Amino acid sequence: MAEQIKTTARQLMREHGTAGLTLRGIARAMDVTAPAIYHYYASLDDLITALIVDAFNAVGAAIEEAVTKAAGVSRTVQLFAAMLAYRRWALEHPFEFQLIYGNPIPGYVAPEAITNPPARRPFAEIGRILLELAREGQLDLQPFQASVPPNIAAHIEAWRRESGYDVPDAVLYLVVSAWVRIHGMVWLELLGHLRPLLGDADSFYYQQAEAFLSELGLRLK
Amino acid sequence: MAEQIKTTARQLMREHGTAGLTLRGIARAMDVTAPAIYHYYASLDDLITALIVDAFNAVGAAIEEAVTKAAGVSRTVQLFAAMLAYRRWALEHPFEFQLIYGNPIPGYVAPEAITNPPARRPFAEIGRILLELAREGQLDLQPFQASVPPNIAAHIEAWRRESGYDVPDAVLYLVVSAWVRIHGMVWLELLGHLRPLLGDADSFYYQQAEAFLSELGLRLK
DNA sequence: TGTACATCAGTGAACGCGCGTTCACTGATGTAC
DNA sequence: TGTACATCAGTGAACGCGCGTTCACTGATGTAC
Repeated sequence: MAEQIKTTARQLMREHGTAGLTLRGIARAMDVTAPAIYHYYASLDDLITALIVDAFNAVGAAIEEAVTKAAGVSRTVQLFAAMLAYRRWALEHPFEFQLIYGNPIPGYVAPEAITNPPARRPFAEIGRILLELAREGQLDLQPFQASVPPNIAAHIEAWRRESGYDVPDAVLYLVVSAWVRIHGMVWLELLGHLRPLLGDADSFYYQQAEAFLSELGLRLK
Repeated sequence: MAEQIKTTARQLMREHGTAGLTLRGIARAMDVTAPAIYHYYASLDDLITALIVDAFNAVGAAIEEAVTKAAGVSRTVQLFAAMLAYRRWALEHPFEFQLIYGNPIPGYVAPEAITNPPARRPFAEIGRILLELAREGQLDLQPFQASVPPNIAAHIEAWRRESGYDVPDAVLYLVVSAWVRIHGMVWLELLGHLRPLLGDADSFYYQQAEAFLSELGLRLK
């Protein structure tokens, strides 16, 4: 069962990190010989790719779900929920998170055609919320539009044409701004660099996320 | 020569990532047999520890040097320079950066007593600048002091007693805030996640760093 | 209902490889008399 | 100046290990007549 192989692989990563991803290790854990795996995946790299795609989709789904749950409250709360969901997923799946955002696996190169679309889901979702906020007049994109450096604006223009996504510069720029801020906290927390300094990373995270929202002129309550 | 072993190790990391760190590989690259390395390091883990300490010291030194260079200009520029130096060092030494801030190396556990002091250098330096800014009246710590969540303040209090560093809550809090923001950008840029979206990460980084300064009420010019 | 056959998940042995670490050793260098 | 010795960086063989991948195969299951 291809699905069970992936489950076992994730289990092994939980114990030995991303380096614990070995065909033989998985086979051993499944009480099966290593060649048996080849009936389901052509190679270890194929299996890794499948795990990466799953992981990207899982972050995306987690964010989308959190946003849906907050649908009744307010758009700003949706945005906040999306930011929290990113962190929560990372903390709940630390090794899958390392798999997609951490050190590259030696010798493995991701087939970007397969790997890119699911990787974009989280941004698409956050971008969508920002767009709605702007459309509803809660978020004024104007000042951010003005602060996008010209060379980046040019790149975004090219990216827009190539990718088919049609979002204003300011939205993409804000998505990336949100991402780097969220990601910095999550990554450092995940590897244990934050807790010794702060003790409680939760309230730090909330506060930082809220600070970001208020830079956008959004209020949670 | 112990120093040459480390140099070779760094060279190999540049080619094969942190996973390229193998005793035999280093020996091979040095045209020497593997056991010869044991005259200089008791084990591979010891060598890794030495590399980690070096790397932390190098980031620290890079930041301190950048700050010193900007001494004549202004404290704010010094802070800005420190943030840029972190990124520059990371981009110039991507694998050493991964070594200290990336996925843990399987099977390796850092001896924290050895590894922690150099790891603190960058924060100490940034904290020092913030303190000076506050002392000179350019930075008002009051509002930030108020925004430190109480449970974090309690933790910092304990940390202060234990570590001997005597800094106000707000300073430590701001140091960590700066760090997560810088780090998020650097890490994502390093692994190639930013460039496809933005094209030019330079101006993004400058802008974000400057935005952080202005949240502190500091102006570059 | 019973036989012949195809399918195919999984086996077991083998391939060549690289790894960290140990061990007894060699052989050049420098020091002491 | 010449000899005996100690030091010690580096060698070569070996240990036990794990890895991805290949190959011909077994043996249970299901299908067709």
